[in-house]
Amino acid sequence: MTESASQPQKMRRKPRQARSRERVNRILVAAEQLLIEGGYTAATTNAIAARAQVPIGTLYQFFPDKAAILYALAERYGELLREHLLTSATGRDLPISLPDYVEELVDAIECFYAEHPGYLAIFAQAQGALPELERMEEALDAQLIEDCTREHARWDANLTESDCHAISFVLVKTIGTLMWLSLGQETEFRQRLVSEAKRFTLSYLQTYFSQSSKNP
Amino acid sequence: MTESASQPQKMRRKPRQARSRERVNRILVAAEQLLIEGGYTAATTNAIAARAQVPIGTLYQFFPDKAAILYALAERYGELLREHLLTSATGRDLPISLPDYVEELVDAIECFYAEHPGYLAIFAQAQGALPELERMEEALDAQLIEDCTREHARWDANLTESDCHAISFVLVKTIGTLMWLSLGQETEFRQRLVSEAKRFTLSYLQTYFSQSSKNP
DNA sequence: TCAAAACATGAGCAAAAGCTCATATTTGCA
DNA sequence: TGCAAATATGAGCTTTTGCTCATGTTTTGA
Repeated sequence: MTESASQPQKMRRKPRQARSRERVNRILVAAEQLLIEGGYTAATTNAIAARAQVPIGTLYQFFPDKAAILYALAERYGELLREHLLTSATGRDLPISLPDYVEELVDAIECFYAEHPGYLAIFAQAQGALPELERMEEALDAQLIEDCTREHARWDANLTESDCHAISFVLVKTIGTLMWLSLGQETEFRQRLVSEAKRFTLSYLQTYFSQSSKNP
Repeated sequence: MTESASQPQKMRRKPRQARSRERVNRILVAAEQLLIEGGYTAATTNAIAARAQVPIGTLYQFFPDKAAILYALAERYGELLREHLLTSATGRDLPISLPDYVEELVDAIECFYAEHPGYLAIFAQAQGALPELERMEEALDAQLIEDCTREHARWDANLTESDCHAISFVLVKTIGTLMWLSLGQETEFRQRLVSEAKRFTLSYLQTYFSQSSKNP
């Protein structure tokens, strides 16, 4: 027990050896899969351990309780999402046109959910039951919204802070939801949803940044 | 056992007397509240019965199992939502301008979620665990989308069926999500989200029905 | 090389969940 | 009013869940 903070205890024992780290990883992957397949109720600790091919005792060497597994998952994917978005759709140096930005943003989000389908499932299950998880989601959203806001300032610095906040909130939530839902659809309709997301994102943003984007 | 169909058994015994119907209603209300407050795990059958001030045995007189309570809730609110939307934002006889339509549509959805906050919570909890519930959600969405599509034909009959489907899908899902999320926000930001939803919806629809709406 | 420290294991415990059923109460009808 | 059919009740059974801990195995470092 080196930590004595009052934060949610993330790990009982930190994995030092490669084998342990691999095992922790398998546990998280198994938890995500079960969460996707059968929701929170199906993701029992015994089922997670079995799927990860790890004895239940080992699972509890790393995680103090079931909630900690979800916390770890959420944190991991939260960081991953932010990194993913920062490297692909935002944070570049050159200016970019609004349509190009929208294109890249939606593609980046779509790509992330395709690779990590459990991401929204985790937070969907949190609904009231895991308050700490809800705080994590809020914190992550706040970061994403801030990242977005920084990007928006490129086209029109006249927006108030609360304008930027509202715009980013709407984008993060609507694109995220649609791309998540698209995962369950057939390929053709799924691609259609991606292009619809681009269309509504662009039209919505254009109501705020009407004629500042320049196309060659 | 009068029914022998293979559908999910909705009720073990149909409530004939007023007292029974009142009790069934209390059970559903209690289930919804618990679902909102603490998610699926908190909505145990014993907790539902206790909250409804009904002995656990009585609960099982009406519902064959826990899932049936969720099915009943979903069906009830599904019908209610459709009715709500048909009477307020759609299905009128006179033509209406696009901005007016958007205004009414978003207000209607916002109003519905404010009155029935558990509606989306039910389906969020279904995630894989209750496959029958997912089928119900799809069926309801299909109806809503059809209702929307009928309305869209008023402004431009040139759209293909798959266009209409995609548009309706996007609207139903994005507005629904935004309004649901707005419930947890503070009053000021919540109103902002309502107005953003209108702006968002109008700009999106205008990309399809660009100059057909006439304002005086 | 060998003891001590670190790590792994899974049978099984305590708590909680879903649900039943024997018994008590109310209702409908003569 | 009396009796059978319908309905109400909640103690408690069964199963499942989260989790522990006594015992066995591997790694470390002198």
